[in-house]
Amino acid sequence: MSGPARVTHASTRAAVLDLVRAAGMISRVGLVNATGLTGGTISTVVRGLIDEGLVAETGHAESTGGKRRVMLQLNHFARYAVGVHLDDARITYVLTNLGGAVVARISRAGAAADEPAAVVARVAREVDALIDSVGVERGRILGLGLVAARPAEHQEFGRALERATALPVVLDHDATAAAIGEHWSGGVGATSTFAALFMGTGIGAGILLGGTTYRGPSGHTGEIGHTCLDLDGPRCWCGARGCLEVLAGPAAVVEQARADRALSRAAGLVGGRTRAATPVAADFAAISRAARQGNTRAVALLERSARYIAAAARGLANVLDLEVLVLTGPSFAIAGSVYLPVLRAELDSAFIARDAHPISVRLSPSAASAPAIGAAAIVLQSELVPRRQGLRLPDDLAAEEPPVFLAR
Amino acid sequence: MSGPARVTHASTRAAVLDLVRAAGMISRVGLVNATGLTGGTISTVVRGLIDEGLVAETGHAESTGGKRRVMLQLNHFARYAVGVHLDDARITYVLTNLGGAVVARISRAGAAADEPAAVVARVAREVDALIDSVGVERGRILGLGLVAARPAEHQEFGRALERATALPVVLDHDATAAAIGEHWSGGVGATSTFAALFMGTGIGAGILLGGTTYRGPSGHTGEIGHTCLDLDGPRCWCGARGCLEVLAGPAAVVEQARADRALSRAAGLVGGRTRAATPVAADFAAISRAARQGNTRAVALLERSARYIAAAARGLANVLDLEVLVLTGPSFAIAGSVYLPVLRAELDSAFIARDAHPISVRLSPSAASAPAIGAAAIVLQSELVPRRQGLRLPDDLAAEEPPVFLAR
DNA sequence: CGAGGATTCTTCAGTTACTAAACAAAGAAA
DNA sequence: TTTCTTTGTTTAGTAACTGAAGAATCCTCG
Repeated sequence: MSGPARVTHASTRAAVLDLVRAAGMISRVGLVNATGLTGGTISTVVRGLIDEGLVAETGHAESTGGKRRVMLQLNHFARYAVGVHLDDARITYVLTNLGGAVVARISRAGAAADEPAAVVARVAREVDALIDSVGVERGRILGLGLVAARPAEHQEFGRALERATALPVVLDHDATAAAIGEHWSGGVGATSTFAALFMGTGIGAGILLGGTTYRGPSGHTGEIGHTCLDLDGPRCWCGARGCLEVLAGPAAVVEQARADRALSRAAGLVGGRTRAATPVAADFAAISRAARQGNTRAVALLERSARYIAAAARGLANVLDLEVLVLTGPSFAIAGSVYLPVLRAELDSAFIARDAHPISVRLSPSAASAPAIGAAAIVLQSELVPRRQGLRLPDDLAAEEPPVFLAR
Repeated sequence: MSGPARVTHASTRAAVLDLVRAAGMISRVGLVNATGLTGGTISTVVRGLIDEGLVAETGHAESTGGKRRVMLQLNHFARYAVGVHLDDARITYVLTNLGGAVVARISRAGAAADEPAAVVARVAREVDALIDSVGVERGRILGLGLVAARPAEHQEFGRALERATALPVVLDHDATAAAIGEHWSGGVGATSTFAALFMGTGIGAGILLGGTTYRGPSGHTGEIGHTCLDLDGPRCWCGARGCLEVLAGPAAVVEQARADRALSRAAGLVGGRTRAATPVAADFAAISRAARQGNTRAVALLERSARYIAAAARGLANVLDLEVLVLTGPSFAIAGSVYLPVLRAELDSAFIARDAHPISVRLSPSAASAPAIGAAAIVLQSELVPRRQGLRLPDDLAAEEPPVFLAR
């Protein structure tokens, strides 16, 4: 009662390029099977990609009885993209090639309360340094992806950066970027439905449904940090009570640790003594270190946090029928090994669709720079995968119609 | 830094038909504005729809300075569809026209433990009776939508029903159907991102993102009933603790009411005394009645349930950036007036994206038969909105490639 | 070694679904 | 009546595909 699983893509060229990237190496026949297009179409599309220098023939597969397949690969060094992650604490820069592999990476202290114009100049300077450090021609750089927790607040910053760097700038949410980064740099299947659970200072999730980024009508998606886990819990700035972020976010973990004299001393927390720029991040790292070294109080604190996050993650998985869940972001980069088994256990035992398909839970191999890598991946997508012109459907249709009606 | 909001549709014909349906009445120029297509394209597409008898010209709008627009409307009685909702307690049948309006409706007791073959025969007979009751030609009936809480268990039933009724059968989840029904029968914008919160015996949600049904990779979407709201709450059959369904579902409300002697007597609960086929549904109705009549204990019970559901609904809205939330299904049909204000208050005060756009929370005008209406709407969609052939992307690409590789 | 089959890849004519632009029809304003 | 505006249709052209024929390459077996 239902046809074969088919997915409509933005454009054929983009779909083919995406398949070549995802497969690592694939033949034209492989593309025919994967796309459902005819050999003729694949032939011309691939020729175009080769002419543009994006794809290259790299050898032959063994014969299956007739002519050998010519294998195709992404020409990884044909194009580059810059990714910038603006965090309160740090600014992370990466330069990636077409495959999403990091070619250069630098990380600098955040620009907390500095003057905007000065920050733009500084970021532009650091982007230049990043590019110069590997000597990539500027003409081969497709653009700059800029991601932050609240992208809407950085629109003007983005425009200024566009002028300062002479690179096209795209702006996005950091959690969404992290998800796209995981998808682009492989590991997650091309059409998979997955979420990147992102923990920095706050907690969020980037969502890809069937390989397509889900951004929602206003871009405020994946706000899993404000999932309720205790109806009568402590108040959150969002207006609700018992939000995940308040109960189990890094700030909450750090606060709980600081209240524990013994743990504070053992882990060497700074928050109690100094007014450092980023006491939460530093102390969260210290607690994680203590946990790795076997401090039972630190372990208990993190596992308590993990149980809350696991419950929220299960809720997300149940709502979206997720196939993959990736833990990423600075905080999971530090403490992921504590959280991972707790989340796995939760989803193995109580994910509703577990009989229909498995859900793979894993730690990002590049959790700390995932948002920046994702920012670059968004540029790769937006430049190489031009959106096909679809149908514009304005919110208010009725308003465009004349109000008066005369019966015939 | 971002283009105009555009949406790709399955096919132009379908998109135009959908716009005509959603708008109720619209001109060709209105369609041009709404779709972004040119006048020429709209002209030919509309001609095709008129030739098929699906759309009709119904008069003129007032002039805006030149020629008056010819208004188009759906030809509501050109086609029909049957919707069947299989519930443990009841089987609901509807016959709808092209606009999703109910033309005939019957409801019968559920077929709990009867023999499958007998149930198929009975349902086929009742469908015939439904159709005969309004004398619609069978050739104008596009098909039969069959929805249930666990559609996967009814595959064989669906096939048998297809043979018995000689109508094409499509199978789907009841909550998803309810959402599609709300969308199809208007009230919710064409491209809106919304969820239908469905409460029958369990709690689920049907999800439409940007006007497109979200079914997930295995169809287990919107399982909001297993959202965790208490880490150390009571065990649920799903394997977790503190699930919404266990804390606040109709069964939980009824159980709590039965434990209250005074309330049991006042509301006249049957569950304690008899072994009726559907004690939960009947008692939930009794509690709702008592609440409406001012019984403070009944009100308190339902409001407690509502607070839990509101928290879970807020989580869903925060994750998906919802624009609309519709309460539907038998239990909301009975007690929706108690739940609605609680959900509204929760989302007004703590929905993350509330500064970006409002979220409209409302009660379905046809909550009791929403799944059946949605089942019919699915038929209308699947028959009138043929999926465009997209790109097939098999899960396992690598397997199709020959394993051995020879460098050139 | 060479003919024949298998498989891969390209070419080319034809189809579909669009756009752009000219045109025709209908009403408003002067 | 003339002119302008707006609506809707027609037509020629284009992009992106399909289907089928054919060329290229490799394997196998006599």
